[in-house]
Amino acid sequence: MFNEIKTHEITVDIVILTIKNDALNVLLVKRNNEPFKDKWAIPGGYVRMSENLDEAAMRVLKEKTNVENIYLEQLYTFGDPLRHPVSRVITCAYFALIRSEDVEVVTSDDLAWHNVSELPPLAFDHKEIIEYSLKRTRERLEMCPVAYQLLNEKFTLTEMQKAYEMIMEKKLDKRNFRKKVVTTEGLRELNEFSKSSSKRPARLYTFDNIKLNSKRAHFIKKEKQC
Amino acid sequence: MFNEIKTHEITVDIVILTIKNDALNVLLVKRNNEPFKDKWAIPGGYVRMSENLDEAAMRVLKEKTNVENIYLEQLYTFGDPLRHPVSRVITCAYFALIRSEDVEVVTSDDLAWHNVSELPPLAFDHKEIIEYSLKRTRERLEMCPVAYQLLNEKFTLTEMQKAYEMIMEKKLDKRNFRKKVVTTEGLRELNEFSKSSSKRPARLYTFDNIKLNSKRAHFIKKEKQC
DNA sequence: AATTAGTAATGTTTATTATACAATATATGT
DNA sequence: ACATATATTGTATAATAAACATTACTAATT
Repeated sequence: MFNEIKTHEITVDIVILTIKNDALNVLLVKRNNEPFKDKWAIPGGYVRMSENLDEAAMRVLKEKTNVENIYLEQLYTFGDPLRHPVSRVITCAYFALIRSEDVEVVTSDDLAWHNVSELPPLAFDHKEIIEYSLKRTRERLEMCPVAYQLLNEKFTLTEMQKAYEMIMEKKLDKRNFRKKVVTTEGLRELNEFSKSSSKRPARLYTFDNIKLNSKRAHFIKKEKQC
Repeated sequence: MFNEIKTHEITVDIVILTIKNDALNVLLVKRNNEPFKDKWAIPGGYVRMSENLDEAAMRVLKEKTNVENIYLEQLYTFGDPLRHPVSRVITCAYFALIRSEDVEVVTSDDLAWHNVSELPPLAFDHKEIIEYSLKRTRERLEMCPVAYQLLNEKFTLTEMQKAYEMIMEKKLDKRNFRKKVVTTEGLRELNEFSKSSSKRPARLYTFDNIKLNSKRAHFIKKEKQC
């Protein structure tokens, strides 16, 4: 019984989300060991004795993407005895939202972004973990504009709306979206305009430093679900 | 390094909430071993190899209260290296809402209900865990009438309002509360009345079986916070 | 210089929901 | 019958959400 307790292993796994190619993407690594050799998985690692769970998650995140100081939130702890086919591994899952302009990921055959709606077969219960992270991201967006964590520092309202639509998986009305967005605390209008498009340039906006967990207008209408 | 990993221990700890004496109460056990001998703690136990985290939490809950099939939700996983003064124990915290009429707790010097606003000194980080469970309960209440999990099977609207006020820690308007409550899916008016009071009896209501996570009107106005 | 094309920007009306607020009804005990 | 304590009910106003189409601007083309 005592030995039994001692054989649990605990890991952190991180769903790292960003916007790329007009879609939500998740960073996956290809496993080069059994079990699930050659299957894709979300990045993870063992929790070290000296670090807490947040620190372990941040360490793994930095190892993979070289970013720090981004939105990182504990998601859920998955502990099914059969989730790992060999040993008993309990994983504390996190999810991170990062700006594609901040990422320094050297992608390769073993590390790549995948569109969340076109996922390859995944190791362990990682499909479930990713799906839950998308649900949680939607819930967060209902409360506050976390989407700005995915947008570049300067962005147009159209880009912002697209990010919302991607996450919420529904179309939003442009006028109502803009009406709401301008009442959002922290959003600042810049005297700069987008250049890339060959059509009418759009005004750029930025978010002033928002303390997450600070008072915020809630944003996209909450689904009436429980 | 490999040994290091193997020395984590993982437990579940459960914040068990109920309404007693017109207040929210949490079930605490007095520790009879070091560390924190003679301090109060929330019930918990090691996760067994054969069970998942939910099952471990349900087992601990049943051991302490002899109730099953109640509202039980994973809260958060606490893994600070210093939360346990001796070894490295990561705990997956749950919270449970139970009806006082369903409880069969034999309270004693070592097992007792405590008003959440008058907590004794607690072992480990259990104070933080309880506070977080109260926050989560409020969040749940903003989405759906989980408070009925705390109410007896048949209850008056006044009792329901008091439960809400206790959890939300604010006064609610009686007329607005009732207007809202009657639009709540699942609430059923009974042709029975309370007897205990020596004044005008109040109509009793009940909740028809609600699937949690089913479609529900959200209920108490969400605080505009993030 | 005028035209075209593509995206950006904007306002009003209606419906729904939330809030504020006080008088009447009913059972019990005296 | 009267006093008392609690239960029950409605309306007016404010705030928020939702539905909906046209004009403005710039760059590229002719």
